[in-house]
Amino acid sequence: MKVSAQEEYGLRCLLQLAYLGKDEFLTLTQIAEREGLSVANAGKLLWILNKAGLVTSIRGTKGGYKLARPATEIHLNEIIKVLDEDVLAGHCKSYTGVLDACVHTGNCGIRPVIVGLHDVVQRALSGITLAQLIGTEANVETTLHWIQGLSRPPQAGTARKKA
Amino acid sequence: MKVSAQEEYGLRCLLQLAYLGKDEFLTLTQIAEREGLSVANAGKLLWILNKAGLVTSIRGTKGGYKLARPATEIHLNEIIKVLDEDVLAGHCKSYTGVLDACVHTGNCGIRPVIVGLHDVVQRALSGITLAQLIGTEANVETTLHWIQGLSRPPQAGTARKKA
DNA sequence: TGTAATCTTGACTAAAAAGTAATGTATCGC
DNA sequence: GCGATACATTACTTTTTAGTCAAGATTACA
Repeated sequence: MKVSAQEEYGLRCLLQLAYLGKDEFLTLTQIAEREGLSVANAGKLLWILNKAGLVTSIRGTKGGYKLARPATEIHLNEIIKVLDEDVLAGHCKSYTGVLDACVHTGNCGIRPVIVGLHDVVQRALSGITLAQLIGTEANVETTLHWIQGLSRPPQAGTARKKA
Repeated sequence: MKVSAQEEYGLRCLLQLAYLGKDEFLTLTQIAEREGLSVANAGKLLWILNKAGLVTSIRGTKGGYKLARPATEIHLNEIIKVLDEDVLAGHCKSYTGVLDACVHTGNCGIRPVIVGLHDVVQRALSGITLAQLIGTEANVETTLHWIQGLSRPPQAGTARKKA
């Protein structure tokens, strides 16, 4: 259960665009530089994001990328879904061992876990917008108040004034 | 954000062992057959699980594997952690782009999301034991009542007698 | 004691994901 | 129009993950 490179970097590129003012753009080169990526790699990521309608691109001199919608209206679940190619749909089709279909097809004890887990993650991500990730790490942490209360705040329960 | 092959198959092998009665064993060949895996692949997975202390092995004729503890005392978060090699710890170290360290080291807007997400998943998994995954898919689904209420039951909110 | 069954382990191979390169297309400014 | 700049797209290479193979070690039982 890990966040893939594509998810991580794609999200980071979007966040760079979220920092822009209205009518501002960033070129691929600028995005790549700010995220420590190669221009080629950033290009591929932005292409995916563009195809999915999350960013708008302008070609030619003076061109660049910006968000297709305000950062307050882009939720992380949508972003992850795009960068992930709907992983849940392919799960049972992928993990078939040496056979053509999973032996548990139709009656699988762990499928409810996979589905439920995916749902939990989606739910947490759908409560967060790109706009909420702008700012310092400490501020973002506070803003998220630990993802809709699904996760505990660091101090709850063990809170002490000075430890 | 996807469940890897190692997590999926490892969990499935453990679940096979959870079905055993006391003092029963399964050989690699049996496990492989029941899960549609090659014997070699099952061997590697069980080796990992054995190293981690989740299963006990007996060598020689009449040998095989069984759970090291009762299925009621093995929680999924422990299993996933073993099959995953603690993915959270390596996250920021892995995704550094073309640089030696992530440009956001020390102040990262998305790190709280990664950490929070991991925590949400861990929390959901820690509420489920192997024993709860025994039975038909429908029964398991009911038993989990959608992972500690973190996820909605299928009928809640839209429930109707006949639709 | 010997042999067949079974787990153990590390090296090897194959498949998938990640990342790069190269070629093409659009736009701007002269 | 022409060249410079920047996005678009596909093919290719590298790296990581997944999976296989083969030789070794342990045990039961005749």
